[in-house]
Amino acid sequence: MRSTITDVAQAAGVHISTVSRAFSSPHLVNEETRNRVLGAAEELGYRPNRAARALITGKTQTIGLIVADIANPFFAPMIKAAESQARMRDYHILVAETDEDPAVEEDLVRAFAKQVDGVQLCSPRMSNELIEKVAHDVPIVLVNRMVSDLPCVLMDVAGGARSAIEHLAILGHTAIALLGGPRSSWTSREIRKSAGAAARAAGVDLTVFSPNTPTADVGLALAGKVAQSGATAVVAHNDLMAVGLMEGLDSLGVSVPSDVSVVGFDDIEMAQWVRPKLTTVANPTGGAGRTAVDMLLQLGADPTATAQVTLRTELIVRDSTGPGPAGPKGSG
Amino acid sequence: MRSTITDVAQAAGVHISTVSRAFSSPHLVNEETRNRVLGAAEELGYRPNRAARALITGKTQTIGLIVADIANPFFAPMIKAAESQARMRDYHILVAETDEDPAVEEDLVRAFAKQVDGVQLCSPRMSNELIEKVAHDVPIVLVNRMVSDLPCVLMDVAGGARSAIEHLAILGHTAIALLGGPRSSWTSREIRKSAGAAARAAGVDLTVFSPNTPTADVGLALAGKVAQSGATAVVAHNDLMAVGLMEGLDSLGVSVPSDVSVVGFDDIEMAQWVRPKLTTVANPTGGAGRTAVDMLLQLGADPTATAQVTLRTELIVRDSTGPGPAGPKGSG
DNA sequence: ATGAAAGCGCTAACAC
DNA sequence: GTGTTAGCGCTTTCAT
Repeated sequence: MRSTITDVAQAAGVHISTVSRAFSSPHLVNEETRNRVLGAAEELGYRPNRAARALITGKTQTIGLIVADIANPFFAPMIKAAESQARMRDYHILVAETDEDPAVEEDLVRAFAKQVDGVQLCSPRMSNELIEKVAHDVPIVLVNRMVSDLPCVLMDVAGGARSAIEHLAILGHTAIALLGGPRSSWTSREIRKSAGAAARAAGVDLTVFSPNTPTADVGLALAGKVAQSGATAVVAHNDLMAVGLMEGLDSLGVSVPSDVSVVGFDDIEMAQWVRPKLTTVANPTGGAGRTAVDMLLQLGADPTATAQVTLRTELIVRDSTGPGPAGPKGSG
Repeated sequence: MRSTITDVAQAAGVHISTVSRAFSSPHLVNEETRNRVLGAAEELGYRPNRAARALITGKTQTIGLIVADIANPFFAPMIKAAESQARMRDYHILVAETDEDPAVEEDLVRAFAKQVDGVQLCSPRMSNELIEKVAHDVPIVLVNRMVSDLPCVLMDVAGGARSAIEHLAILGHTAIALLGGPRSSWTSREIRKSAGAAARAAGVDLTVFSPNTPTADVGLALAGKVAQSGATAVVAHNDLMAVGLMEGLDSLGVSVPSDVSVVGFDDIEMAQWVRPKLTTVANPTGGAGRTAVDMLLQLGADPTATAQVTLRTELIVRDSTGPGPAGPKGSG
């Protein structure tokens, strides 16, 4: 603990309210006085105590960020972008992780409610009802989850799934496997729905393996089933699973992409360093983090300003996808 | 904002001080009264306002975590572990990143000073003098940096570097290259010193390429120099560089490990999914995060309880290292 | 065991 | 333009 507003007031020979104004409403104070105050503050290394300020303004200048797993390469860039955006606006970020546990999630939102100006809730696992309920306690922006008319930031995974299926269909694949994600994941359901529709439209077979914990190890373990299924192409819920799957297929003597093509989701950094380089649907996780923070701050200014934003995804074709058994469409 | 201590007091028919005691010093209040208070609190969804509490106790129940890059696969597990450890102790984590900028670093520590009970400063880039100075404003635990007698959590990278060099020497390599890290990195200096000593002791040549920004792209770009240097083995400052380097070597037609062996540092998740799987010195990043939080909390209880802890590293031999040009020592 | 009262550091009317 | 005052929600003496 260092100097308080009183110390600065004394040093500058003014009342504490003048010091307060010099910081929070500079235009209300004489320029000369202001400079004197700011000088004294500088000298003393004074910084307004945010807790004290929050107590009276009701604004903490802090945003809560709740994710399932901080170290997950999907979430990490989102946290990074959110922090950066928040800091630009003189906001701080309180992070916490839930380990995918809905109860922890709920508890965290409640615990954060009084300490933050808003909560960015990423890929929540709670029920819609519960989300709507906790949204009364504190402004919430959902990421990767759509709930009635709560503000949310979505990524167009449906479009991504369609692109992936179409890409594979054009390459001549007619039997595709889908490695789904967790049961309670909104994203996972979106991907399944959209991939199913796209497969039907393209006239290709789609076998779904679901639900799964979307880790590389699980992807690896699924290689056998995939190989047996007769599918010549696979779309995985995320890059981690895809990477694991490729490793598993390799150890089964199935080569990617000549025997089986693999498409992931997310475009995590690893995707470009594994071999073959992974074809994947890039998710704008950084953009989502930034957007969510902006929406939260806007919500602070105008609590009715709810919105649902969908960010574009993009299929990035690398080396893990290739022609199907009969060659690309139109080639024969 | 929801119910306050006053609401609970009214509902329970007691004075607010009794409510306060029921939460923070339960033994001071009659069991029956306490149950009534707790019941009312539960009913109203009351949670003590931490800002108000902090204002009077001076304890925020929050720890500040400052890293260069939140999404870096080296730091992410550290943040994860710290958050988890903190939450167990009913503490929260405020994260911020510096982009390796010492000025941002200093500013963040100062900004956090009044809002947190302590700061975990990871791989700081500030000067020793500055670190010692800001340490007066707020309790600090350093990670990956040793400064006089400030509390710090280190990893035995020196031992790791020695193991790496010895491993390569035993495999028969006599010309080794070292890809150093950033100039201001304590870890980088430690590795260089120790690798140098180990190389001398083993009677092998060590060529140092330094300083470098430790990214995969830089590793990739360095492949040419490494190939020209005549080294048959490389130790990289971290796994990211090592992975990039392997890719670069591959595109130069240099194969790993038959032509050149590669060792990384950190053991990030990617290390086991690239091919060849990366031999690397595992750094206990999670353990460091946990330890740092514990030290910080202990510092809160006893401000004189400074300590310097060094965590063990471990060489993990995978597939990126193999025999040198003359075969392993003792084989010929 | 509980209530009363002071006050943490700050902001926001309200005076002048 | 600046000082005065009240009070945010809570903890902590001090009484009782």
